[in-house]
Amino acid sequence: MTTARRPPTLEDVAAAAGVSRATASRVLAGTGYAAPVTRDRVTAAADRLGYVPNPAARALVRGSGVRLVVVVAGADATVLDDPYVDRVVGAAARVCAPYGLGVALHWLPTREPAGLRRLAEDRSVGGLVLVNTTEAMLAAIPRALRGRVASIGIGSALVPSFDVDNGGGTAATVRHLYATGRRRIAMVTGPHWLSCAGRSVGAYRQVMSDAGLPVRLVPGDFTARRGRAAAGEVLARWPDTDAIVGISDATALGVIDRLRGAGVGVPGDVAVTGFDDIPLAAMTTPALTTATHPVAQIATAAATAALAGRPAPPVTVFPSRLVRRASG
Amino acid sequence: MTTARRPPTLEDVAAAAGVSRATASRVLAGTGYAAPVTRDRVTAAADRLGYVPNPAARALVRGSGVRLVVVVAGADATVLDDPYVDRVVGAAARVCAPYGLGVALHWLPTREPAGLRRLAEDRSVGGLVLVNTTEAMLAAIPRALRGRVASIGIGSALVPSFDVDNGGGTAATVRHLYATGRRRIAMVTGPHWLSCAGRSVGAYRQVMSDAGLPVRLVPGDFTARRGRAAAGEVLARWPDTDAIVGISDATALGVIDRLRGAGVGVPGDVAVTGFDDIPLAAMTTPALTTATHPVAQIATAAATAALAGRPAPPVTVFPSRLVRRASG
DNA sequence: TTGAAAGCGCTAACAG
DNA sequence: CTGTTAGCGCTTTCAA
Repeated sequence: MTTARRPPTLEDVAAAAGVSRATASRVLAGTGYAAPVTRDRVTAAADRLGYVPNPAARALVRGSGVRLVVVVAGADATVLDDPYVDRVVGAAARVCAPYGLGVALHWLPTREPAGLRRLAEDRSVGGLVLVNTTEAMLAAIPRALRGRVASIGIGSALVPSFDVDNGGGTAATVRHLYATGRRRIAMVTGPHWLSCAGRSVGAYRQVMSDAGLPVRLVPGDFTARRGRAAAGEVLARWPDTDAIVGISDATALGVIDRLRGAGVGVPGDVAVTGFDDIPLAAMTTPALTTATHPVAQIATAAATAALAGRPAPPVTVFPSRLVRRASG
Repeated sequence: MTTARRPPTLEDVAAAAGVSRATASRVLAGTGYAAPVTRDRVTAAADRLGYVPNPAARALVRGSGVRLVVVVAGADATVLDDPYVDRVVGAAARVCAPYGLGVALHWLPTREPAGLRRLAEDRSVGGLVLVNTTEAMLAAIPRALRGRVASIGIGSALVPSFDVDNGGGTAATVRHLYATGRRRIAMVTGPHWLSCAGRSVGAYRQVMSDAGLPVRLVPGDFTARRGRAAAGEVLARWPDTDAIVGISDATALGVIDRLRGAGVGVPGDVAVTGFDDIPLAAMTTPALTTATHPVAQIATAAATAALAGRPAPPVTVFPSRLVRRASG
């Protein structure tokens, strides 16, 4: 039985290849000159020894950081409970793995965006991905982080933005409802402080006003629970409503549940639409009409940008496609 | 405008407090002796300077690693697409954050569990959380990792196991179906190579045999898609089936969808149950009867154990509770 | 094209 | 109780 050897270091590889540590480093890090022969010898040695570089050491000397922090703004820590956050973190973790990096998840109290400073001071932070971004957060980004921050939501001159075209998706949805004969269309919105959700509301307003129809808005918060309550309010305030646009699929599902409880037929009496196209949207009864939201794609792009270091395009918009199903 | 000062290091704090770096380290790392006065001076200085320790440097000198790797075994990389994986990663990321650590996500080909070695060689890996664990993986764990690995699924003498009591949850579900008059109960299972899914099947078999009822098994894979197809097979092979137990909620939803397509009433003609109690289970029509699966709790416990370093209890089972709703 | 040497920021003996 | 002294594993000038 072989003695429990410690994992090989660059030193070991260098020795095995008969070169200096510096040379081995150049070859393996792919930086700087190296004679082809040397290069081969080093690579071979590394391979034979099963050498795996230590990202911590590398990060230390380069000051490049060793983890990507996903920062979610919200009133309280329960914002982290949203499955959406898990999807972002999961995608980010996949991006990080090959770099030898990891992902951490932090809640940032909406009221104290300055908490970002602490993260910026942490030399182990290689990049930041902002979720539920607000103007205040953008303003609080220390310039030291320039080029290592990406936002899923609104951005700024210093922070590239990655987001779904929820305005387009919502517009398509509302137009579809109009095209299928609905005229008294209400909407359950997202939290008012979230600008990106505002784009959906804006699109709804626009389409409605273009069609000369009245605007009917009820505040929501992306959850099914709130969707249920909101549906009740819609029913109470505008009993003749014939369609409800949900800001999210969860919202829509809550709406449908409440409607059903009230004996209202979906889509017979009231059409209901969502936004996100979660996997289960196709499985519910009635199957949900909704618009796509490529969360994993967006998170992957944002994480990649935050890690890249070089400037990304200021705004990247991912298209949202209407998915017609049975609910509306 | 202040010049862009670099983040303060331990050296700065020590200087500001008028002590040596070693002393400052002892105080801030909370290890070793320190006079109360000194302690206060150091803490104050650190606070004033906004000192944040560099986890990378700390990990380097301690050899403790800087990230927790979630390893998911599967035939191909698409296993990472399961929302379940995102939930595990999200929970792990929350556990890691306060330690200054991050989470990375890796796919491990089922056929080459030896890939774990590479991860073990990586000094930046602080711990491993295994998902979809197989016996082969357990056997491939290098002893160097002892105490820094946790498994969500089956475990071994060296690897503590964290899992839901899916046997108990499934048994409760099947008994419930029996109690409500169902007698020809089929089950859509998980992949055969996954031992933990086997516990559910075992429980089903047990209850059925105790009741003197015939066993009707169709293989599945946790997905709704496969659930749909499986439901078709059940209908074809045993047309008199009056209940179908799904290995997961997604499976059950697929089953229901297929049944509905075939004009079979749920739960009128056939009762359908799931497992997981995903948030949407309460929102579907009919609302899904299922058993709870505290994924976040389990992942949190596993991640904590993998990071703790000290031995954890070999097996931790999280209870699964039957949730009676409309589908069965 | 390569090697020697100097750290990155921190902790851990070991003296004092 | 505190300071001194060595590094952890890697990259990066600077000479050779």
